[in-house]
Amino acid sequence: MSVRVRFAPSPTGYLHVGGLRTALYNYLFARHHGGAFLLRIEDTDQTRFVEGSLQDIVSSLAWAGISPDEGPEAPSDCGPYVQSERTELYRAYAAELVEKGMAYYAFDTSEELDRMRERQKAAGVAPRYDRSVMRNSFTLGPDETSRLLSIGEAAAVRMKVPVTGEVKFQDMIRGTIVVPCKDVDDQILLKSDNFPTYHLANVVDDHLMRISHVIRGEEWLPSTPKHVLLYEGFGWEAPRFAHLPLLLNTDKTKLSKRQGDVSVHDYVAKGYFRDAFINFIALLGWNPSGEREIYSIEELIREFDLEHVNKSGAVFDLKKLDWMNTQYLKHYVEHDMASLVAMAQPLLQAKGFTADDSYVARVIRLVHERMSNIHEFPDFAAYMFGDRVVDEEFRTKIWNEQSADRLSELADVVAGVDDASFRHELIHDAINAYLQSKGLKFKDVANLLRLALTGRSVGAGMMDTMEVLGKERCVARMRSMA
RNA sequence: GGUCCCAUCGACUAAUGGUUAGGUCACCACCCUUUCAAGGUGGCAGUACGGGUUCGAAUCCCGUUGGGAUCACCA
Repeated sequence: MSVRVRFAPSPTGYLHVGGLRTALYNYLFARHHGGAFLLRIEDTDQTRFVEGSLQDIVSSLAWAGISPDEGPEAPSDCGPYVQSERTELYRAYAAELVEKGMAYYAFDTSEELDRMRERQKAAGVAPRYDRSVMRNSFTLGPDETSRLLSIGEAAAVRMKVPVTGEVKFQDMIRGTIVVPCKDVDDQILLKSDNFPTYHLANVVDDHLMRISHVIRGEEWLPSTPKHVLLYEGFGWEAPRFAHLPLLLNTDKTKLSKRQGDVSVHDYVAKGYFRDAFINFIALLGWNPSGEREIYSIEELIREFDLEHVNKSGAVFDLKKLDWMNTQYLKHYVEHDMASLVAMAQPLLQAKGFTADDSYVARVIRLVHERMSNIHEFPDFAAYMFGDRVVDEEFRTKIWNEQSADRLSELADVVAGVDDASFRHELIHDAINAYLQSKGLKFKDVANLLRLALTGRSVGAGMMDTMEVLGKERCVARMRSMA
């Protein structure tokens, strides 16, 4: 059987990192097995539709490099891939279930259902559809049911769950799961607006789209027995299930907004590298058993398997993400400076700085070890592009009576270095000769130089900074402060 | 509350019956040093608890406790 998996989000908001990880695992699993990865949009609840969310899902996935083999934008023979375009199908299958006696019509209003739940709550029993007292095919009888249907009375189709017995299925991550039928609700399959609920649409589509493995978040575990019952009802072979551990907030609750950023585009906007982010979330809940931390997407595809997916939830820890981003930043400085420059240019322009690519590259190389994210670059290295802004606190701390004279002399020394060889070594030699004649150590003037040249107390090594800054600017900045 | 899932350092995890319980992030110390980083070295820190099974348990079983998810004409 060929591997076919799907990521099936609802267009009810932005793609969040938990969703991205689910998509990633599906994608890695498909690629690892040479199978297909589909994107299906589950938009059967019109009331929750959010404008723009489909675009956000598609663009976030594209940013992550997760490209669907089939989906709304890559149609194939199993389409359409948007559920609202498949409603006829669900109605037909719902009708089939009613015919088979595995589903029935229910005419209850939402007020009646609310009252039922209130009664149950008061009686201290679990809220569940009570087939024997509500208005449905069973209590009304076949004649009244067809009469109500014929006059267009709003009706929902409910699943007829066996009263006894149990539902048993295998989860690839959690093993055998058994739930007594009496604890499974008579789930609505088709709403009275004739749209399917998730449960019906999901099962029908997974079957029709020949999905081999359902890899989804753990929050779906409690409703899986309903799906298993549905497959049995239709006489279909169920796919294999794999329920992923949840991504958690620091307080161990399901990752949510209000405790930090959760949408993928938040992290894109913050400047995290795609590969670093993928690497990070891939390792949240899965580990191939080594001591390695850094994996390229190709390596993830090669190594990925469901056997090494953890059972327990994983806290989304930004600190480790930052560390990982730092690792990738270093890697790019060594192997792909062009991409960094391409990322940095628009950020610089936003600050009003202009510089050619080769200069930007030199500055990135100069300061990168002091950053974990390329978005820090324009602020961190602002003095390399525009005028330096003097940190007055720093100045007050290090300035003394001799500073002006010393700076003036140092400026002369630097001005004396040959233009054509204004390099780290030469600058170092010139300054050192001066210091020796004065009986000083570099330590004695390091802060003064740093203040004059960068205006700040922290930055890259002075010689390297001077080399990149260039003789003219160095001398000018020193003289202007002397 | 019912049902289901889960349980190794603060966080991410390795160890699938035999290890001084390993690695990474964070934290601390030291080294390097021209500030800050980066890098290097070292350190702190964990099998939730109680019973079994076994020569031997983080690992298997039972219970307890704790945490989470879910209980809509939402997905």
